[in-house]
Amino acid sequence: MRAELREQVTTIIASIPAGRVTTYGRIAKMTEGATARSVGAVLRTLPEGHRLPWFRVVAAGGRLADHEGASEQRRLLAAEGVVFDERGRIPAHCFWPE
DNA sequence: TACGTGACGGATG
DNA sequence: GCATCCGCCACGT
Repeated sequence: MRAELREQVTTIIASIPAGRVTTYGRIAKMTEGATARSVGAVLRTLPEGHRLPWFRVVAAGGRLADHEGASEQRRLLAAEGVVFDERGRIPAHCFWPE
């Protein structure tokens, strides 16, 4: 079940369009069986050679999760055209699915 | 097998 | 709006 769950999570993340983001909570809902924390656990344990756009996964409210690669994540998102407001949050119209 | 940890989220004060 | 607290459950040791 957990292998299947990770597959669902990775599939969902792989289908996020460039320039858009989604949240841990949304992914958890889509998989129906995962929690936001478990989605984070999956992302943390991705194999090295993965091609997943992990940086398109953000915390609730359009904030960046507090983790080691957060600054890089912000840079990668900005490179894709994702905008941040003055408080460092991503506006709702950048979310996926809309 | 059991237990502690944590890339979260929602409720509460 | 910010600071805490607590529930959630997959992971790694």
